[in-house]
Amino acid sequence: MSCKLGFIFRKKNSNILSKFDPMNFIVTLTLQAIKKIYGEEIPESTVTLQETRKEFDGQVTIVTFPFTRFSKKSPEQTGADIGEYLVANSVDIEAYNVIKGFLNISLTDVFWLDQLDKQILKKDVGVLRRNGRKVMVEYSSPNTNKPLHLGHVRNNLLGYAVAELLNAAGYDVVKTNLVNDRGIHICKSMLAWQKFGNGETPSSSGLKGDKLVGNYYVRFDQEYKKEIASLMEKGRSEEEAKREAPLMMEAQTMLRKWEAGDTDVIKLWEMMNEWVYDGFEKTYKKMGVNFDKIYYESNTYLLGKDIIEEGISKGVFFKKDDNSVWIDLTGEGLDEKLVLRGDGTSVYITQDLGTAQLKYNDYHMDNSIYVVGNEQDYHFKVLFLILKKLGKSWAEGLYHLSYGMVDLPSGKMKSREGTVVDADDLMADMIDTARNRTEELGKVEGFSGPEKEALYEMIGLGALKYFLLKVEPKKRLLFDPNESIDFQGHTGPFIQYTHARIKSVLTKGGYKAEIIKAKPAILENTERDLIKEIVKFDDMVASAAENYSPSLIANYVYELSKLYNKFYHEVSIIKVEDIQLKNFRLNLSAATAQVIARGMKLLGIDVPERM
RNA sequence: GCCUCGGUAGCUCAGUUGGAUAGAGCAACGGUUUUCUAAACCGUGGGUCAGGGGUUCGAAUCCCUUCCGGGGUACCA
Repeated sequence: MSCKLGFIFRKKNSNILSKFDPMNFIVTLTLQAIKKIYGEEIPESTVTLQETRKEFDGQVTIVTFPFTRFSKKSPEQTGADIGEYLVANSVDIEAYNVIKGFLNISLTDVFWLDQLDKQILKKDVGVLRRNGRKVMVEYSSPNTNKPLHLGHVRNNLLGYAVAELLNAAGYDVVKTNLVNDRGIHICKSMLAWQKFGNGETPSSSGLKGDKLVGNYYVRFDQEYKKEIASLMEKGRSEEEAKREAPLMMEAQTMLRKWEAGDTDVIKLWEMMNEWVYDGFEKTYKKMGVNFDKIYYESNTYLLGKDIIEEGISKGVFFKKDDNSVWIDLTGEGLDEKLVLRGDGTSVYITQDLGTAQLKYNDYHMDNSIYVVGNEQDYHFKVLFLILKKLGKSWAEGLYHLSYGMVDLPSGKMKSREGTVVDADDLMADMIDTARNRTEELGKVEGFSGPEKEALYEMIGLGALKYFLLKVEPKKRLLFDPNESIDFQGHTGPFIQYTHARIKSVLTKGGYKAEIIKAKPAILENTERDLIKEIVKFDDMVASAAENYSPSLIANYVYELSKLYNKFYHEVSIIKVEDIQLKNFRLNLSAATAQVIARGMKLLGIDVPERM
């Protein structure tokens, strides 16, 4: 086990300023000890601290193997030497024991109680010092031809949580969404609606706008396939049929008209996009995500040509005979890459180059995070490399937060095969499940109607969000629609339940935030374990932000909840006679609740007062 | 082919400046409630950390290699 102490994750040269490292004095003292005893000066990084494993005495362990090189003694003796020194030179360290190359040290209960006071019983847990830096997080970035699905849900939750984390870690954060609202795929739904829609609108059909438009995208594909089939019957090859199908040719005509600014096409496009935006807005709202700035590709797709010129004049790009523009990245182990078509029109990377510049001009941010699936790893590698070659100083701050696809047991989600897990449906299902479970358990006596609904939503979405966020971003995620997401064990509802449980104890115990002076003489193990965990929180926030990894927070909050439940089970809180002890335990409970709530908030998950 | 990311218990996952006997949850089995919320707690069983080699006092973790899976390698986005 031995989960490492939070601060060990910290990278050097970090931009994130933690308020303090509660264990850092141990490292300092150890360095002193080594200098004194062995006359050796060693870098801080050679002192490894880890949490003491449960089966041994102590809370913090120093690994002493590396010191034997110059101590010229056995690991046991080396540990004992240092242990003696630590106990003698710190009032906070009361004992040590040595097992092989591991020096386990016990900190005093007074120390732990101080830590609790210092770090937790204040308003701003998990809020690190402002670092004066600005970061942009782009996420979601949907196409306007179909509704959001489970893959988008992962993207949205990740992007939102990372933005929250960076904000907590001291950055100024700008959340952006780059909407892909143009192109051939959009024309397909437009055309299908025009041909087969009979004027259907969201209000006439009662359909959510994005769903309605999505239906026509599917319809296009169906009709298109029919045309292909009949052309092939007439003896065309598959490729010819695909190219010559009237629908496809019409869609391409429509795209050209759109680019030419044809009034009717633009009107249709605007109308249908509005429908989609209305739909997306509802989904985003339910999901609890939002943006500070929305970019539309219809406004940015022509950008980037200036950069192409710049690149040519700087000799970074070169032109081929057909006028197409390329960059040679073979020196970097990549390929030659097209950056502008021969006819002068943009490709994906052209507009991304332009958009990157636009974003920078707009915000002058120090860092810019793109939350985009790992299928685009190569694209972003190339994009960033090009910007660096162009000498853009800000290119160093770009980062592709690549995450794994969400797969079904049957493999990839495919809209054509109807295996897509729709975001709205999924959220609604989760809320239903929460409703059923909660009512079965009889947990909502005394709740008003709206309170119940709010609770079901909180739990259902909590389960879903936690399920998606607890997994490390870059790993692919398996989702089985037939197996509902759990509400027990390592889940969002478990953590929410723990929070509600604490709130209930606090209420029944008459807890008031002021009574913080009470302290027991001796801590129970469960109490010390809990304090130890709570004290790590700020460092966990720093690490999670640094690694763009909400899963670190998700797993931390789970660990904390488990420890609380153990504590809750093993000791009485409001029923102890000793008023001091009772108050202390209430404080500890309140502190735990505060960290749970704050940690979950960073993940975009709300926690209830009762459940 | 080449590039890239994964492979840890039956299933889903933790474990990353290399450290002790690799941990949780689910599923299975057994126990805990006249006492602060049992969506909880405690216990049992379950592992060739994909295979092999190397570096090291020490490897799930670093290096090499093989196998398996995902993704990319478009004048699509």
